[in-house]
Amino acid sequence: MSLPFGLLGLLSYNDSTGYDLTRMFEDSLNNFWHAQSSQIYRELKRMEEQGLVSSRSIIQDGRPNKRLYSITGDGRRELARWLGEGRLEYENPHFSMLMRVFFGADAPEATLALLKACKNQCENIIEANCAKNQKSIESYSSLINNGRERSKYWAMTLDLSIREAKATIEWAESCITQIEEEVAK
Amino acid sequence: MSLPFGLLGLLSYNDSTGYDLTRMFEDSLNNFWHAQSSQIYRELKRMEEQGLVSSRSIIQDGRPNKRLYSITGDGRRELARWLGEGRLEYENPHFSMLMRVFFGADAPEATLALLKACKNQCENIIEANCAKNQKSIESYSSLINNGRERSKYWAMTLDLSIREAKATIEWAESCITQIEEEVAK
DNA sequence: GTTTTATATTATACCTGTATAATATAAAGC
DNA sequence: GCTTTATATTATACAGGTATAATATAAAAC
Repeated sequence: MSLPFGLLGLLSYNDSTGYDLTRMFEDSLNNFWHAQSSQIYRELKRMEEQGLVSSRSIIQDGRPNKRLYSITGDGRRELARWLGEGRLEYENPHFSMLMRVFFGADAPEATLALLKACKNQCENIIEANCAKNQKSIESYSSLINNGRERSKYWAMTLDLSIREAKATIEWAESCITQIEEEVAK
Repeated sequence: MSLPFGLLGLLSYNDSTGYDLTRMFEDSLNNFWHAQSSQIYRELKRMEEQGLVSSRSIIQDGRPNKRLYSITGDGRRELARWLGEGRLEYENPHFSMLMRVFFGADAPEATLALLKACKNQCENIIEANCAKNQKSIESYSSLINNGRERSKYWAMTLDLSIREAKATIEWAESCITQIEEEVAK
């Protein structure tokens, strides 16, 4: 499971609250790993029990108090160990759109609508999401330690999302053509 | 969740046992949806409670008895309803390889190894897995009702897996080049 | 003025996915 | 002859992901 390493990684840049981490996730890692705030808070507690992070409570005026998390020495070592592994994990596929396509022969019109929606969504991903991320990368690279170097790796993850979206668009177009020909008969 | 629809879809072709369904999943849907047998047996029970499938016990000699599942009228209607929706579900991304790449700046050599393994795995997917599936498609299209038409949709799902694998290979190559240039400095 | 948004966390329950062990026997491979 | 593979299901526990509600206030938007 990668969530704790995502949190350790972000905490290695800056001390953060659960709330900060939730937003940082949304701005950066979200393209390839989604985590809800409830999951992040739960994981931070677990990691504190394991000594990977420590926290202190900060009393605020007017706003709810916050709990600021820091990565510990053990946490940094664990992050470095995980990174150093260079291991490719097997990921079980879960892509429910293809379940619909697989059984789509009995509902060609609905499948066409699905494929068009899919194409559309991929176009949105490329346009909106990636523009947003490009911007995040810029602000990020100036804010953190060794940001220029690190941001190149961030950009690589973005690049795969874009390439996948492009491949999916081409695929959807080819399916749409096939089904339309079939329906026309 | 798509698992019950995968099971309903397969049961709409043929009555099957949990064991049959597990193998059919591995041969076909597995490219985009992985399900373990323990999950399939559990889901079948749930679906029977909901009246989507029915089952009868078949007493066998020498082998353990088996429970043969059939899709009910309600099950067929539910499958048709789901197919007719033509709805694109949002899928939360979980791709842990990219988590390692994201934080990879501190371990460029390990990241190179990771990317090479990734490229390799994609090549294997294209070669081995897809040859296997092409074969499955052929045998499948002759066995089931309206198989020639249905198998086209199966092939579409395979096509996306191949396109994604190709895009990922190209991506990995471009990342490898970038990092090697960096390391050489 | 009132509503919405942002800040910040805790609690809880459920659903899905994973892992594994137990059971039993025939057929195929070595 | 012995081991592995295939057949077939049940039981159980845990880990991870989702969903949502409760709480509280300042600042911004309308």
